[in-house]
Amino acid sequence: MATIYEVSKLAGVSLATVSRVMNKNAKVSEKTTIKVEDAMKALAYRPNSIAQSLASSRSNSVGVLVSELHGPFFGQMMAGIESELRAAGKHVIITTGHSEEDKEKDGIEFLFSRNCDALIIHVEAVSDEYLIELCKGKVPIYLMSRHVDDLVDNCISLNNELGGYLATKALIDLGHKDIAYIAGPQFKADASARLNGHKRALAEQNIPFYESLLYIGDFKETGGSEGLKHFIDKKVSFSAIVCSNDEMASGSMKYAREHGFSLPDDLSIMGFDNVNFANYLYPKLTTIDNPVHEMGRMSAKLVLQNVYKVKDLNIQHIFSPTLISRKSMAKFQP
Amino acid sequence: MATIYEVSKLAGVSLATVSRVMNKNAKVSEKTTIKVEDAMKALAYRPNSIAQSLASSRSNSVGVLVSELHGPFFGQMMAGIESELRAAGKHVIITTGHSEEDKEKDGIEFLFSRNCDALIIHVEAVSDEYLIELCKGKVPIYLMSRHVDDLVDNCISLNNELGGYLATKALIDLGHKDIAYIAGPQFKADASARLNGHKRALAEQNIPFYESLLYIGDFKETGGSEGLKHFIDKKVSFSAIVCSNDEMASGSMKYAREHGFSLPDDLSIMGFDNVNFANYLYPKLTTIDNPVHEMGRMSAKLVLQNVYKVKDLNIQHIFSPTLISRKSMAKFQP
DNA sequence: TTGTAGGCGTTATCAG
DNA sequence: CTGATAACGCCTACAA
Repeated sequence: MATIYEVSKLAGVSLATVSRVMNKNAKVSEKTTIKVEDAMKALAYRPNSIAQSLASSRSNSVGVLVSELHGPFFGQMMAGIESELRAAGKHVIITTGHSEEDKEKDGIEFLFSRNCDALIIHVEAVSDEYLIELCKGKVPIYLMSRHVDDLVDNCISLNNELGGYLATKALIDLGHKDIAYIAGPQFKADASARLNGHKRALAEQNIPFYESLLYIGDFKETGGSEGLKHFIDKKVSFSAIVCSNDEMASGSMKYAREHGFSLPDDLSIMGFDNVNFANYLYPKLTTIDNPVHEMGRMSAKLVLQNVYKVKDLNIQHIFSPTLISRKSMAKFQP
Repeated sequence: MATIYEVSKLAGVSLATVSRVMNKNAKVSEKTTIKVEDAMKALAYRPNSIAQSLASSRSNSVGVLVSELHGPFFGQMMAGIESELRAAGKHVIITTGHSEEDKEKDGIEFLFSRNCDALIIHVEAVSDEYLIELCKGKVPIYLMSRHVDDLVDNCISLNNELGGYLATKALIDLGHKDIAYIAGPQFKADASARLNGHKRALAEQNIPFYESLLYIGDFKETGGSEGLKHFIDKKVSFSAIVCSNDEMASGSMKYAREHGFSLPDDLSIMGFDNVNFANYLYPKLTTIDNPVHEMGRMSAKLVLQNVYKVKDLNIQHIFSPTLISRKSMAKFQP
């Protein structure tokens, strides 16, 4: 591989000049520019990005930490991040945290050790305090799908409260009043915000909120089936159920079908997230769209703007969920 | 950030010695080892991986090219690769090729420019010849889920023919004889191998293969629905259908249900790949497991062995698919 | 076993 | 506008 030195020799100029034409950051006469460019072509010169990094203390890489590499949610997110960054010539180092505190911290450490220029992280287990401390460090950190009050400028998040509101509102609009709710683990900010939205929608229509119609699930399929079972066992009456993510909705659907419900007539089911398989469920799941892909792109833009000084990027920190109407809900019939 | 130089001063030894205890590649007396380690701790020293790379011409990074970042298939694959490599302290740079020749080549170029020690690529659009040429270069290349005869040692692939065989065999075992087949694009080696397996299973039981029971789809949901429509329109008779991937199986299921079939009694459906949503379909899809996660791990091991000289790794180049029985098939009833 | 010194390929600061 | 030259932080013969 040719080096900058050989290029300079062939072009009859100094190292510095070659560097200048590469980086276009200083005036070089047109004549020498051409000489240098010819020499680069002749030698099929490719800059060594590692040497560049060492000299400039810029790795042009951004670290990404997600909970899992598989799963529809993170796939969309990474796709958004990668496409945006790659287009800017930056590369992405991806690793996982598995939603466990130790592993998340470990992953962040790992990315630090790789000299990333910035980190985009989606963490669930780690505390707000830890993150606040983390952001005081030298490497800029951006939080995906998490809102920390003291760190608003570094956050890209979804208005989960609004999502929760929309979900329940859609059911109310169909005439439902007895609406069961399967929430996610309440220590997760997303989960509790969604529940708050649910309560607001009820309150707005003067429908009381009953604890007996609330079940705290685990955001997994089993949480959905167990939740529905719980309500049935308790003999509470309800005509609709909102599950605070699609996984749980699928669990509820399965359980409902196995126990003789005809969907959606006997029971209306609402999901949340609009993951890929929501469209494959039967009946197709009505849900709340979580624009993770867009949010991924946005986090990348945030990095581009703040770290790589790209101008004129339109930054948006908070995203709004939208209702995706499909086939899993029916009008309330007394 | 402390450098090796400061560590050496504090420990009262030379640079070289510090380097040696870091890399454990030369004898250092226990006494000095301890001195150095203490100094490293005291200074919270972290080696600068970029400087290491420049000096050793090893980046400890491996480039991964997949078609898409989202989608169940690639998620599993990347998860396998990343976990294995991360455990070995290597990191993964991921980019995408979108199944288009130009973009795939571009992605590979991009990874080269990042000084990866090796590449693991899943390419679909690029030719065998191109790959053969590519493998002559300096950077070792490994192919995921693709078999090129001249490159066997660099390939990790699935025995697709066997998968196709197993799929059809399972249906035959249930008494079916008129088995329709929706294949994938035949320029894809996977797709044609699967079809060959189908034919072998038929031949083995002296069941003739009819062109009228073959439809070439696109490996997407629409291919499945269009395929089924095609067979129905042609008024050929069949009691079962094998779709050469799960996407198409879901399309067929949807179309079948919308056209009055009761599943699985009126029509048995078989998929291929066992992607995540296969389990969410209704009825749950019987399919052929494609162990992508394991294959991902294996490709990482291959890199570990060949590039990073890790010993005693059990390398397996060809993986066998297995039948996953669920609820989408029924016994043939005349 | 330990130290010395010359790179690795660029960038960036000064002069000129 | 251009050219020397000193970093950047570490690895690795070669010596001692």
